[in-house]
Amino acid sequence: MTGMCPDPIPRAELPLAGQRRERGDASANRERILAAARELLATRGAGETSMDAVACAAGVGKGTLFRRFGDRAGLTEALLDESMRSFQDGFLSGPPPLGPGAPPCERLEAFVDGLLELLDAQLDLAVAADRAAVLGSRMRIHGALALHVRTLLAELDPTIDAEVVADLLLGAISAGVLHHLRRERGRDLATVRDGALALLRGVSQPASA
Amino acid sequence: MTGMCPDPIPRAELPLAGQRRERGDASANRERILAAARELLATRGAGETSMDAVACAAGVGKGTLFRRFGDRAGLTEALLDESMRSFQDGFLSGPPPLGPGAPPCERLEAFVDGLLELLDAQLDLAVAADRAAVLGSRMRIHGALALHVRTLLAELDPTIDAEVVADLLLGAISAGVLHHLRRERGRDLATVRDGALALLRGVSQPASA
DNA sequence: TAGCGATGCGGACCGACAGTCCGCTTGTGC
DNA sequence: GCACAAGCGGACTGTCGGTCCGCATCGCTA
Repeated sequence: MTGMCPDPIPRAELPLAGQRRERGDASANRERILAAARELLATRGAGETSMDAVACAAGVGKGTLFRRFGDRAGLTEALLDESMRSFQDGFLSGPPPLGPGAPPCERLEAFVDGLLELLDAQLDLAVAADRAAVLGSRMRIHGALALHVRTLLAELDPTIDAEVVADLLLGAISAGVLHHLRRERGRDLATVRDGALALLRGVSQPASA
Repeated sequence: MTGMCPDPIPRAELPLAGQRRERGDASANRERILAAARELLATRGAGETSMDAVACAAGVGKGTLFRRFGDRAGLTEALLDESMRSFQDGFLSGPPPLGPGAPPCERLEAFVDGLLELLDAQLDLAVAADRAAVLGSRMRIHGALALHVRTLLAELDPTIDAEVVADLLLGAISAGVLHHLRRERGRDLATVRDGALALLRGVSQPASA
């Protein structure tokens, strides 16, 4: 079932599709931009980092920045891409309990655990990506995650509406909520995880009714 | 327990505190601004409505707009205020099952139900308010809701971390998620409510372990 | 009713920022 | 070494949130 989508997260980059090859200086610049953006995003906060600042810190012109990544959302997306892809590899084809092989219930718990860790490790970035992703577009990453959760939920309990519950669950485990709990409430990650797993109980233990 | 906070949502307005009284023209303008904002927000979408447009549509200058509401977040907050206050009255002192008197489990379900309806009835506005509320500030409304959920959860199951779970739950039942499910996925409100209640099962039925 | 201070108004103005454009530079294949 | 495409940079534009301050209006008092 999960095999049906070998790469549900397409490359997070611009039209570049189907061209000769990337020029040497171009790829160097891309790295510089990504590094600078990551740095700025971590240092200052999310909404405190302008595209100008990124370009400047990377030592390139704004034209280069926008040529590469299209817009703000494209940039943050590209930044998340690497870790997201490896997480995706993990739940699509890695070892259990995250990957195939374990029962859906355990896979779901491992997924929640992994996602929380992923978000927490780059919270500001994740928040920025969330805010930049305009409603109704740029849902590539969310889509891949939701598809997986939906699949597991459906296996777990065919009576619930897996699509709806998957989106609700991902809403609970979102960058914004995690940011609030960690940075403003000062809770530690394990506490949040316990809470999330408690929430999961409702759907992972097929209705006792 | 709920009696300890007769009005956890303070007036959503500016310093105006402790002054003679509001001048007649001022209050008329305030109404005009709120009406215009509500109208524009419903017609065009969330992020498609500039403050200039609101001022213009209301037939007042920008100065008047900002004097009243401080900033964009203040305006959306004021718009949500009325319905939020009545919802709050409902769960603080209204009739069961939403108000005091019913068992926590049922109150929680009624709360989820009511909140979903409230958000759905003014989705664009709620989304706008969410986006405008900068991280770490303007959490007045969220705070009041979270406090209530936290209280109910604590009564329901003292072993869980009520604060964390309350925030997770409110993250799941947020304007953004609801907007996605309703407008992009086309699910109807009842379906979403069923999903939310399914999610609730995990915490409303004290651990079977 | 006239006068007068306080309250509120309006819209010109400002700074910041996302995103575009185009002439120039530089890398690459021949 | 040449030619040309690919890529670069940063000036430029349009928009928007928010501020400021001189002027109008309100409503109280006499």
